[in-house]
Amino acid sequence: MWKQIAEELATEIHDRVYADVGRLPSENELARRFGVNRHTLRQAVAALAQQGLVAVEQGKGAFIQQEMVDYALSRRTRFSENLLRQGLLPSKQLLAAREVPATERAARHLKLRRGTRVLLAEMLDEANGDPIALATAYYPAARFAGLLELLNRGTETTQILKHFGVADYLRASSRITTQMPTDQLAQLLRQPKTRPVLCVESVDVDLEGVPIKYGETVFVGDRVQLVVGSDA
Amino acid sequence: MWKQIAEELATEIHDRVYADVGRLPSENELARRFGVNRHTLRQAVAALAQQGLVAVEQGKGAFIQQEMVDYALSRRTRFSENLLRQGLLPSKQLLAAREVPATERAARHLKLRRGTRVLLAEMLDEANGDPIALATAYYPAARFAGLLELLNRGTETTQILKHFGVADYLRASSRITTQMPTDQLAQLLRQPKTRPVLCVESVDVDLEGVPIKYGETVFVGDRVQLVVGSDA
DNA sequence: ACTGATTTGTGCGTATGTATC
DNA sequence: TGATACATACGCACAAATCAG
Repeated sequence: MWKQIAEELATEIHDRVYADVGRLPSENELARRFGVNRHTLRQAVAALAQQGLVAVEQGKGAFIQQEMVDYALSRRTRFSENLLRQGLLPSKQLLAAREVPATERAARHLKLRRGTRVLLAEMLDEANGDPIALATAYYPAARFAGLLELLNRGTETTQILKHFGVADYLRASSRITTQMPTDQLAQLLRQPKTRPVLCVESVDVDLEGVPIKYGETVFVGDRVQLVVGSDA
Repeated sequence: MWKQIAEELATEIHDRVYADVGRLPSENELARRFGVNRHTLRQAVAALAQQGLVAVEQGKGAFIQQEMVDYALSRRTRFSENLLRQGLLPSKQLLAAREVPATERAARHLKLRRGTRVLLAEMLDEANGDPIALATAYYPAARFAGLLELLNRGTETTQILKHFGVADYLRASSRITTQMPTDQLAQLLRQPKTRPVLCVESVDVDLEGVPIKYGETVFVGDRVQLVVGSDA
């Protein structure tokens, strides 16, 4: 019962139903609306607080904590710029960096033969310290020998690419799908297993149009909104 | 147990792991891989067949049924063109058409005062007869008086807009999020309640940049892939 | 046209955990 | 606490369809 209510409220928060008021209706109101006892409703709200969706303050109410990150998918998609534009502090954690044979998909998008060596980098992207995405990137090993070393030292991606003679790069294409997270992924992204994630498959190319990076990024569905053509 | 296996296989199918071979590995192989009895695995596969993800044929195997629809989000986003380009037959069902006061969000995106009358049209979009999206569109009532009448007669959207002097229109912006479907929505889209949907909030403008349509579209997450910048 | 290997379909028996009364 | 019913998982065996040689 309370789980259903929590799910429904989570959906409404995600849909920004309470975005303008900034807080949930009172517990009594909500209890009446769902036709349950206030105790039952409190359990639902407690679950939301646990997930970090709301913060309850005694005598005041349950305040919406969700801060939707707008992630712009443009031809010049850059993680840090995207966040700074919204006044969010970007940070990254390098989870893995190693050389592996290319997966079928990575090879196809990088226009390599299957099994060619590629550099794999797995990063946890954060905004104000909260995880927002798990990004897996594949670079052709031949062209970017030594890239992993620089990554380990914490160098900025754009800087690293400049070091390899890539002055600028563009997003050639993005494919967007949705999935339920694996248990492990949900834990990593610090999100409930019952909420979906947004998956983006992307290909970045240099100014000559040669693919330099194939990426698979998984965004926290509840905190991220992908924006295309934000001229508005 | 078998539900977990079904979920995992569904995810893999969605991730196009078996897209090239077109069928699942044999029951014996999968049973070995998951460390379960073949009966248990068969139950998982039966669930997938129930959902329409695979079709099992005796003596042959379990064949992937998923036909991923690539839905291009470009500046000239058109439903029919999008499908025809992939050799799919587009069709639509008009579910609702009425005049209502604008919701807060519709008003904001159409640059109207809150509560202004707008025309609401709800369409079920299909590809080869299978539902792929539920599209809700809002048009300013003042500019498009009589639009609902034309919609009821089954006129093409582009044709209708031409009738109102809109020779061409462009997609100004799209915001992409993900959600779990409500029971009702899942039934309408003929998809399991356990699988997420892709939500797109869009604004179309005429050639002068004036908003003519605000749309909220919900895509079947398992059958649709949104593609941005498909130069590849 | 036949053979043997592979793959799905089916039946029966057994054991276990869970929900209900 | 025990009895009953139900769903689930395992093991084994065999039938039926398919395919390559």
